[in-house]
Amino acid sequence: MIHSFLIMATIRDVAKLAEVGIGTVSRVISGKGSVSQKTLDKVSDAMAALNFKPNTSAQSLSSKRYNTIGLWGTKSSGEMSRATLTKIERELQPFNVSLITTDGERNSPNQPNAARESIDNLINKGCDGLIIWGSDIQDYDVLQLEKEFPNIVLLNHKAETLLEKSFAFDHYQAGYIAGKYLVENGHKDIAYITGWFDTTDANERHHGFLDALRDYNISIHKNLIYRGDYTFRKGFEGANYLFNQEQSFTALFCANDQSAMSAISALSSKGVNIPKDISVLGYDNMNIASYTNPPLTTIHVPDQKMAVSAVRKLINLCYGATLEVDYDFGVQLIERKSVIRLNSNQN
Amino acid sequence: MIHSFLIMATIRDVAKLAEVGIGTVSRVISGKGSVSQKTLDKVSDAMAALNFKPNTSAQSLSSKRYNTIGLWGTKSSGEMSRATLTKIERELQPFNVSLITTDGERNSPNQPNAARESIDNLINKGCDGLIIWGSDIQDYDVLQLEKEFPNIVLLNHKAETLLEKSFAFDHYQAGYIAGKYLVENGHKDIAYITGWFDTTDANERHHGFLDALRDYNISIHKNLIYRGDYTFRKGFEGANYLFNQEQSFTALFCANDQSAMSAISALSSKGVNIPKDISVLGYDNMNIASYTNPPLTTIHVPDQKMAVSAVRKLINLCYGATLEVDYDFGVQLIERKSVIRLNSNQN
DNA sequence: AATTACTATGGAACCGTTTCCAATTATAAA
DNA sequence: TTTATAATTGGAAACGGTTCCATAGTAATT
Repeated sequence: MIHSFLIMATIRDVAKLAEVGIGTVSRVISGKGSVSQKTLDKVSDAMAALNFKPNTSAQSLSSKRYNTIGLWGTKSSGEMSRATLTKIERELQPFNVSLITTDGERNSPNQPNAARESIDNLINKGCDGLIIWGSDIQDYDVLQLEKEFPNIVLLNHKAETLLEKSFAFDHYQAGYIAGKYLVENGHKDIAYITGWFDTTDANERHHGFLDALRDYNISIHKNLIYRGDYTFRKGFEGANYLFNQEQSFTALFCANDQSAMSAISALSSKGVNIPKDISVLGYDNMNIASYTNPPLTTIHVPDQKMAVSAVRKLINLCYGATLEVDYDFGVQLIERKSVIRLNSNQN
Repeated sequence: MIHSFLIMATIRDVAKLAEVGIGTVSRVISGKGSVSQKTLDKVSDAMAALNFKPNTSAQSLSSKRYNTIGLWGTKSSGEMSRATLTKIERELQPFNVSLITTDGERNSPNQPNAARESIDNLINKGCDGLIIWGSDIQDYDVLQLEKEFPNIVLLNHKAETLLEKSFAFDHYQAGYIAGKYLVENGHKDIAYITGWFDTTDANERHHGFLDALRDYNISIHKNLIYRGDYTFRKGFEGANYLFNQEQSFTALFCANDQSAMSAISALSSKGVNIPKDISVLGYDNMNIASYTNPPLTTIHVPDQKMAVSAVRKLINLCYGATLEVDYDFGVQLIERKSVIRLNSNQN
């Protein structure tokens, strides 16, 4: 098995050795078109003998198929977990397509076309299709893009006129359910560590939560809202900040599990008992959430499920497959041990 | 700015519009060779007018440069964190090269060449170089590969005859230091939740830890060793298992932070006070380790630093750059609050 | 003015596939 | 046996760049 990557056999070498034309070799490579059994054997033998591997650049150049899809997202699209990324790759593998990821740019006053330009760059690297991840792009740009390059799919973003290609979670409703849950469990004095407000997601969740409280006539004291950024650090600092306010509270909603976990740590180390003294509600349902102390009650966000459906749709678009695609990502609140029903004795 | 991705301008279109030869256009694209200012302006204008973007497949085909590097690793190479992956991508970005990741295969009795084959597949997708991640490949295969395809770099694996291309952490020493630290802090009754033993890393750490105990004449009761697998779940279950043994212990070493965190949760919820009753030592130094309750004392594994050095070396190899590369990844134990010195009153 | 040494430039040839069409062979029907 | 139809096959042309060489233009030198 001596071969070098510098001197690779070409389709013509194979053709010569197998004593057939190059068209025939091409046919056996692709498996399309008809080839007699005898010829197929001859060619297969020759390919094996020469350790022939088709050159992908040449294939792409002539066929315009790249066997690659791009994942576009910006820093602020949020962290796509490694697990989700792996899920995507696994969907792609059976089709022999690879994934290129990029850090995209978002529009800014001085660079009003940054998003679109970085998308174009990605496409020009040679992609059959694109996953647009997050809401860091204007609907107008998306629609325009889709006209010129239809093989796209939106992940974590919903465009009303592109529902077939949108895969998003209803963060407003989830936020609402979070608020409702706390209230219905008897909490009136509620604290809140927010996320960072640079995505539509963040804002929807925020308003959903606030609207729920309002609908139940609960108002949240302004000192009990801490502006976080989804990090462990801010969760920790936020909890300490809230703990030091003169307003007391019986429940704390955190915009993600990371903040919730570090908030629990911070509060616990001050001697407060979670959930007896303060209930904590998270958001995301990370793997670790079952293994915190106490196990975290949280909103399940089906990131992987959405991602998988999105890629599948994209595969259907790009390669004419007919994979099953799911558009229904219902909100689910996972009850564990970090939120307690208040005054349960009245029950 | 109306253009379609279906009808893209080619170098010949640009040449025609700018009234120059295609060679000249190629020269302005690459910036190599001499072009007069006047011509350069004409060509630049034409490229802008036609929204010209060079076709990467054609470029690769004719130049044999792919602007892509591959990351090969198997499921059992461990989870490469998203953060590390992002670091790698950021190193690549200035050189305009993208990253392809794959799930590689490892050798097995029925597929004795699986590793090498999956590597070859990756190379054949068009890579200028390769990061070989983890120890899931025999040294013999690595050396052979390197002869045929020299642009490789080993991450988390050390090949003695390929030190220049090896970027690895000394897990044996780190394990040893972990053991030593517990002993020197007065712990004699030590429990241990292991990792999963399918990598060299895991074994080295294991033996380092055990050797340290042995060197200090501490023996670890067999009931106090729980075979884990790095997951939260096993950390949790392991801690409960150990807690139920009749042998008591004052310190617990966990082969990674995830197990350590869930072990702490499990023990805490049984009413044991960490670290007063039981000290817990982790391994990895995840981001969250500062924000657990108590903050986790752990071994810092410089994953990102190693990854960055590895890519840089690879960039140097592939593209003749001269980036600075670091080979020194010293073991560091981060003291936080989860390990206590025993009998500190005697101090 | 003639010679020399660069700088600029055009374009054929090539990279390794796919695609398409014409040509050949095999098979079935008449 | 002849004819119609379908299955195979070969290879030129095309995909869109880079490379290289021959040629033309320019400036400096003698």
